Amino acid sequence: MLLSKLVGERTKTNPSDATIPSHILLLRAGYIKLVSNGIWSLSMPAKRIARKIENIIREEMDAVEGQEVSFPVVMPKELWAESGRYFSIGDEMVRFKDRCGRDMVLGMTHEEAAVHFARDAVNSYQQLPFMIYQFQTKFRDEARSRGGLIRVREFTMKDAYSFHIDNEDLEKYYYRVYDAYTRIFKRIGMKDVVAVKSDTGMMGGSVAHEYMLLTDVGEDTIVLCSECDYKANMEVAVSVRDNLRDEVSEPLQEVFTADKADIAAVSEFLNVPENKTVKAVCYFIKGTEKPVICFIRGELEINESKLKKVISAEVVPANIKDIPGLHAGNIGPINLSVPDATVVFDQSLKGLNNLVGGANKPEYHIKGIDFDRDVKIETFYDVAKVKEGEKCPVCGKKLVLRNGIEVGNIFQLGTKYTKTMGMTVLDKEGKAVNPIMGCYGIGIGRAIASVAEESHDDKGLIWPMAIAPWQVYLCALRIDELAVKEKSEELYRALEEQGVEVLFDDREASAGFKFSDCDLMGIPIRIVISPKTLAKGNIEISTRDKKIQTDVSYLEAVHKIKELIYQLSG
RNA sequence: CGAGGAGUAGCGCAGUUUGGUAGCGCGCUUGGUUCGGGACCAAGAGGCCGUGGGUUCAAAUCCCGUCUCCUCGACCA
Repeated sequence: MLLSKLVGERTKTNPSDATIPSHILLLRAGYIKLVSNGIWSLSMPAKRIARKIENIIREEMDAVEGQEVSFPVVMPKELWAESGRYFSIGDEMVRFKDRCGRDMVLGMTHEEAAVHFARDAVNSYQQLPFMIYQFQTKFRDEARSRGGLIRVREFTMKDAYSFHIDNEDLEKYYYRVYDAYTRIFKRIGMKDVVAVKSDTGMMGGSVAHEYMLLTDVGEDTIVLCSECDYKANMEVAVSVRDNLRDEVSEPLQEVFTADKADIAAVSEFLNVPENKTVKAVCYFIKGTEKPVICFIRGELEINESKLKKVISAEVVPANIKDIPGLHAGNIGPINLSVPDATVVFDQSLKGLNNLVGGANKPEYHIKGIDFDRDVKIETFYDVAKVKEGEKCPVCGKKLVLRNGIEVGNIFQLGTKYTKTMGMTVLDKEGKAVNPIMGCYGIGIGRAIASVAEESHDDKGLIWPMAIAPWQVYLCALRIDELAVKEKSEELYRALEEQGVEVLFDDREASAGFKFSDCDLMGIPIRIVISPKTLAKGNIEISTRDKKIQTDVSYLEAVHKIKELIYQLSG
């Protein structure tokens, strides 16, 4: 490719509305252009990166017997009504009518299409298991897209769906894909990816993992053990906390605390540590006036994902003034009287004594609360957010928190879709059963941005060889000189004939100008041909961190470059 | 959806307080001089100042509406 002809705007200055490195650099280097909120065009080099990532994924999917297919982006309402998701999914699904007035949707994922595709063709257990996958555009009308390609509304995704006769078979296959995913991210060149247990969310199903690229700009929080292999998404992470029960329980005592309403103020006022207090956090069950009151140790916070699971309902934060019987800042487990409320106690309170909590009347708290003696509840639930420094549930060592970008996910789906959509096969006994599904996704654009996020320096992007848009940047300095022009064109042809991907900078521009573009675009190998190299009879080959002068003929140079590409490919 | 910020040339910005011929840097075109880390000189091209309405002799500037983008939050199969 001739750089002089490449369409894509590179800029010297940072775009004003980008804040994270991948967004800034992809824009500055001319890889992407915004069309509308969360909707992007890709330039040729970005498309080349996408294609390389897709090819790596394709190889790995084929290696686990995947069959590449293609489902439509636009689907009729009926298909999504079958699974029920036409009704359960909110505004993030785009709905519209076609010219005949039929209700249509834009696919945001393709479970329905996959089941629709397979259910008539497959009717015997002998045809199981199988996996079908595609690369397809998804549209999710996110309330807020952000961060360039990190979170968008329209994107290409590899999504895969596997079908199994029983859980055991799914489990076996699931871990084959698990390994395939590990290989994919490694091959793409992402260094800091971990697979963590995750919430199955609205997808239904039991087991799920997210592949997280650990980076500060990540939107998700991941809990990792500093010593052992424990890792989990914050939504499902658990921890072990120190037992804070004192030997002697003091008697209950009401104390005047005036307007001290939050834990920090009360704990300071009464001179007790925050972890010797109990606080209440209030919610409503979504769409209702039914209050949910959670009691938790003062220094901890509620993990709403866990809470939703415990009470099997969505919750929204409540304004305490809207709940009769509650006094904001003075809610406590003793003398609590709120009709129709769901009350949840976090396990951090179990067996504790000598706690300070609200007295359920204004301006008073109660000291000396002993949960065993005074509250006497049977069941404690885990609804607390894990905090940095708490202990690992597996090995007891310290937990650390990191941010991450979700670059892939795998789910054991169960029979949610085969059941609702009426897909059955006959098993060995001739009985009709619903196949069990797994699904597996990787977003291509997000993968590009994630690598960019992880792999750049102050000059620009640094693509791993495996996905670089071109392997080599051939820079002809003083191309107005005939010798340079001839020799660089000769080398360009020689490299391309040998299958080396070359971006040939044939522009008449100064050295610094061209080098800057090379660095900005992040092409891994740079070759310079100039009057200087010609005079010495050598060529200059360099990577971002080292420069090699070779004293060789062009034919040998091609060989040398291919060798370097091979090395850098790992 | 809530809070904040911003829309002026392809990119980055000034001009808006106090209404009076629309500017600067980069990039682009032409010519010349340079030439290994974003060169220099000269001459050019390029903008209904997001958009609709209003006030005014006169609006980028004042008033009202509206759209879009960014950040934080809510949300996130």
